[in-house]
Amino acid sequence: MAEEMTAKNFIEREIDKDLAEGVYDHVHTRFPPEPNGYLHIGHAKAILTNYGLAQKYNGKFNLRFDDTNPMKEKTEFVQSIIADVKWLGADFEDRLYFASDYFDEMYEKAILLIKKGKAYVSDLSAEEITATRGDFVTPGKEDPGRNRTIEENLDLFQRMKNGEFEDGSKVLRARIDMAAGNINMRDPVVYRIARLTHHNTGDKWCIYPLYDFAHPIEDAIEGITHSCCTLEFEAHRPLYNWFVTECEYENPPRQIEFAKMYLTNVVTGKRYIKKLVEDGIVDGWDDPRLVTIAALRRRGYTPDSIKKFVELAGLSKADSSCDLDMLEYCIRDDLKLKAPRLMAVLHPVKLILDNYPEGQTEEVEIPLNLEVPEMGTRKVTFGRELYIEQEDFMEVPAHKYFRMFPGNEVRLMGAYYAKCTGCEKDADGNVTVIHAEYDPTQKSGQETRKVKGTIHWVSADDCLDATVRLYENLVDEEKGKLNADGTLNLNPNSRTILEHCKLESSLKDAKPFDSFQFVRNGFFNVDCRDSEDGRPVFNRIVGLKSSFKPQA
RNA sequence: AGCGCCAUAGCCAAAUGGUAAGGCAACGGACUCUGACUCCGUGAUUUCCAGGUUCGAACCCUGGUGGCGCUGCCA
Repeated sequence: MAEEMTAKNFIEREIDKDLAEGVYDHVHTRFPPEPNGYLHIGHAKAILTNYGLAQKYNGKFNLRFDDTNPMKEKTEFVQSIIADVKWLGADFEDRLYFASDYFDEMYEKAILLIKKGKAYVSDLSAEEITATRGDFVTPGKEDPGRNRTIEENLDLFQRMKNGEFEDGSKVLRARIDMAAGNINMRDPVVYRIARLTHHNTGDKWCIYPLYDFAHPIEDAIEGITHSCCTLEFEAHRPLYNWFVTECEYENPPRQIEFAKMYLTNVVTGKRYIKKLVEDGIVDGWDDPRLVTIAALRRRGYTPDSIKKFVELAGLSKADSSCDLDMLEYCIRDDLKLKAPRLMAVLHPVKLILDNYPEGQTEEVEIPLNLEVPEMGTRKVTFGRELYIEQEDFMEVPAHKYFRMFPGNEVRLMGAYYAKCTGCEKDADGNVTVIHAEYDPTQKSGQETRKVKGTIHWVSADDCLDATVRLYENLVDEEKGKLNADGTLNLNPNSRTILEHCKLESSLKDAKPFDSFQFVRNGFFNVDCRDSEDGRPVFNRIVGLKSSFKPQA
């Protein structure tokens, strides 16, 4: 019941006002994607914003496919979008709708407009309509069809529907104002002729409504109160209101626009992501370097972390771009209480405890998560030969370095103290083996003296070989996100880096999608898609921050 | 050029006429069987600029400047 007293965002203030003035007595929102691609982090903001508003005001939330243009739409995308919305936790219950299910009502409303003298059939070609629309400073020219009688328009429109005319030969236009400063109001096209098979209605229709006409009707039919969308539809709001009024809907919905979600130096935007996929620069829609919902899920991001991110980023009408740091903070914050901690050595080097009996091993018990004791413990094999992280040894220690170096004693996490006695090197000077002596009197939990450093390790006799996948940013940080011509400046180093690592054997039961914190190496999850030759593949979800900065 | 929207710290973002919240990032420091986490501390004499109204302006007005959107039979 600890209700946080967070400041209301501007949409909530609008809703409060509507409720107070009695414009609406409830709240009903929707997420209306066109099924023409996969959802990404930007859609997550739209989904969670609309869903969140419904929740806050005890209202309802619909998922509706805005499938009025069969040219671009596919059933494949319908399925993935439903899965993504559900995964994010935006519960639309049984309210899954398709705009195409409203085609009959839309057709009736078009007839109503014609009867009111508010719509007419045009014989102009697409080029002619463009040419006569005028531009920012020139008013448009009136369409000859504008003066047709209602009877003529009714007849022509019905014949359009009946398939008597060729694709593109006629359209239905709303009769508004060819001189409007807002170009969207210059007699927009409402229906086009297109003989295309629709994924939902098949070949029933050869005329299809356009967004500006269809969307307000869809909202009105579903009883939507607040139709929240992104800023690029702002100039369409007068049209939205015009249609909802002229189509004579009672208690019509109202549109409110908010700024899109952008991430700095990350490829957002359907068409750019699509291009990366099509050009083969990434492996697919769920390539973990992408920020599609599918990619984030595969990468190991949780729905809670994305929800937190959307809330943290806030809502406004100002164009903005969030630092990726904020998203990463959210997943770290979420996972730190959910993910068990395990030891993994990404860049192994052997450590031999010369005074530990050969052939002997023992088990040590280590908590799975220090902050969540209820998570329990796991048993890890300890022995004479271990692997430790290359960076946890320095032959000549840096300033304030308190890991392993000759003469220094460190804690082997969960086991004993060990004092470094030296190392072996190959001809090139690379450290191949580190030697140390352990102190059997200083077992974890029984120590009588303190030591400054703790390092992680895995047993050379009982560990798992695995592959981990690290990622580098796809986009060049120096040059920014996009060029003026819409091309991408790809980071020349952008790639997936596969590394061989050693994991403690208690990880052998890991299942796809499981997330872990690899001590000091960050959070990883088991990849749901590919495990090469039976060995697990881990994706790095996010790294940890380190305040250790060795000075020269 | 016309219409519309926007401008608060490196990045998000509150404050909506009463004297600039919070988060991320950064930087100090404490703590730590993860150099993680946590905890403490450090930031705007000022809200794009210039005027105006007002006892009082980030908020209202005027004029600039800068950014974004709109001239699909896409959504």
